[in-house]
Amino acid sequence: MVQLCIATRDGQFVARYSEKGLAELDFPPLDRGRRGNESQTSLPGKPNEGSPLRQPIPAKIRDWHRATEAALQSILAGREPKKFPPLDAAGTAFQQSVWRELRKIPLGRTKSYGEVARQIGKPKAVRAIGGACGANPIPVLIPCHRVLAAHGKIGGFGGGLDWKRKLLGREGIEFQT
DNA sequence: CATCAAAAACTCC
DNA sequence: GGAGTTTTTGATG
Repeated sequence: MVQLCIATRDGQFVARYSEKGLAELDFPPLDRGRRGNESQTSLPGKPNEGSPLRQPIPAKIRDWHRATEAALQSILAGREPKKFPPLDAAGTAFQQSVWRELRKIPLGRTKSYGEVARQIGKPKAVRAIGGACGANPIPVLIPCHRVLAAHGKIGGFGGGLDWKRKLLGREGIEFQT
């Protein structure tokens, strides 16, 4: 499992890769009220030079990482990425089907928990859908933030509602309070 | 290991 | 406001 960082204007994300693809993506801490990063400033230049970080990054992971970084930056800027890295999100069969469904939501569009529930053939599992979304290890690329509660209500968000509001705003999506 | 109980990013009446 | 559904997770025997 390899871990790499992605610096964006919204902070530093952390991406983790398995042998099969991107496995996890973490939000940087979002402290509201303050603009931009603060103590996050890792020294630019060569990362991890001199630190006990063994095992060089395989070439294929560097490729994936480039794709991840570009895709992430695109979405944060409100543009549909042209390319995605292979995803290797681990989860139950139910969760995988939910995540598959989420990836079909185009940027700038939304879907309700109820709609997702119907589309995976379990119309009454709306509540469980919420759970699956919360378990999503790769936010942003798997657009769990594009799932709203019924009537365009914001619903909840694992990484903090501020992130959800921000992401939706970047995509030009309107929602209720 | 099999079971049970509780909680959850929901919906609908 | 409250009950109904499904899935996951952690405790219990």
